[in-house]
Amino acid sequence: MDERKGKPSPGSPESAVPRAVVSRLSLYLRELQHLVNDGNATTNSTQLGTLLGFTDAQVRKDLANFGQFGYPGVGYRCEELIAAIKKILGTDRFWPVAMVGLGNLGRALLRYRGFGEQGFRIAATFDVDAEKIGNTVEGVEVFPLDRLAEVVAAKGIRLAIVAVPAASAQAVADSLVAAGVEGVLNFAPVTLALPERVSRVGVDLAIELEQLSFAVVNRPENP
Amino acid sequence: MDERKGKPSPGSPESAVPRAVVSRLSLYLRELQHLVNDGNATTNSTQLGTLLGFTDAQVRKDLANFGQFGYPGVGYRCEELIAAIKKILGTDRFWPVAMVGLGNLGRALLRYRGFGEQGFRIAATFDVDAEKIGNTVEGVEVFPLDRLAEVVAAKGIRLAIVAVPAASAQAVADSLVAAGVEGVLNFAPVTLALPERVSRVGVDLAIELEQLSFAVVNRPENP
DNA sequence: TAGATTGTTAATCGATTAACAATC
DNA sequence: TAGATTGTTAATCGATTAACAATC
Repeated sequence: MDERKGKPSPGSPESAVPRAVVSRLSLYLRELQHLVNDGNATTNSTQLGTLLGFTDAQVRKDLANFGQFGYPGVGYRCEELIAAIKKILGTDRFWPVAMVGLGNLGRALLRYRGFGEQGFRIAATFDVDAEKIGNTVEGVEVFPLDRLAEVVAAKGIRLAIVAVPAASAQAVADSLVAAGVEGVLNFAPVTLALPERVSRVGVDLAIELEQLSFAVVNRPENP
Repeated sequence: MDERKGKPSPGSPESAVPRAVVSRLSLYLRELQHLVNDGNATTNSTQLGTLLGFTDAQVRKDLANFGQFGYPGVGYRCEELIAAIKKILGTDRFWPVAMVGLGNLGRALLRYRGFGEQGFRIAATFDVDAEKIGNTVEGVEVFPLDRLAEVVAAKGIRLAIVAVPAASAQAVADSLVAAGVEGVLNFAPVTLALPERVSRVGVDLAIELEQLSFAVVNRPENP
């Protein structure tokens, strides 16, 4: 496989790729995977842009942040670009993930197949409910919260999902940080205060619907 | 209640409030609700900004898109600002929502209490599984997909949640559009093609984890 | 009044788009 | 070669921040 040219290594001085770019990178990856499934060997910035609603210039510019992946006159080889983006995103390996909270949402996420397809595996779950502790859900063991640090260390876990009620989310997050977790995906409807060295992504399901209702109510022709 | 000054009505010519602003508006609302729960009657742009990691100027600027809600020298009255933001977001009313797909995720979302707290109620669910159709889940009736248009009209549904497998998401979305739905919250890992008049919000759970793994791998000091 | 904080204008910063020489 | 498409530079556009007069 032909190694293409790279950029100033991302862990260096002025890296700082905008958040929005990284988020589009994931969309490119998803689209490329669909294209491969549909039997396409190559694509180009215009096609990718059209599929996602971006300009072709934006697609090229985004990728240019990380190196040179295309072939002038040809476009991008799908498999090759997939591999490159996975490497950039860090999903060219498997990530064991901790799941805290086994309510409805936690259990649903535990069963979600999409994580595995993209390089994540829920390696341990944690709950406070004595009924659940010690059991196995979907083949994954349920631990008490006070074994967090121990299990995180033993399993090499660096990422965690928080799916507990709002009232306990900050306390859980504090424990995760203390246990050495480096990134938290939070589904509780609160803004978690985390040290700067810990990455944070929040998904608030009600807020997503609010964005829709805003859009519907404020539709250009819709007083 | 003291009616404060408004802006060029949002359904007018040059409105076009940036998407990012609306998303922060939801965060302000959430934070204000927490502040009220903690017994605060007023807040100010510095406090809101600090809680959410924004500058005070940004908080004021965002709100200024929609009118004048503050009191110089005082700040913002929480309850009043909450009411104002809800009105802007359109959640000063109740939205009946359709839920399509009753797999793990669909059922978990059906049980999620956060929707109700913010003005949404899942009023009908749809699935293809004959086993499920006709039943009631969490007090909500399960209909076959071919009754979409009928039920959507009968219940005055304008928003829908798609929680079906990727392979069927576009077909479901097409049916929703045909049924007259105006906004779609999509959990399937595909980019839905929708007519411009229909609003679209996508949540891809694996992508959220990818954003975390990128952040962890590309941490300034972390080669 | 003095102190605090708003809404808004101007200045800065960053991101998107357009254009095009270089390349296959 | 002619045609297509990249990577990149320059131009445009939009969003964030700083600063401050107006207000309570």
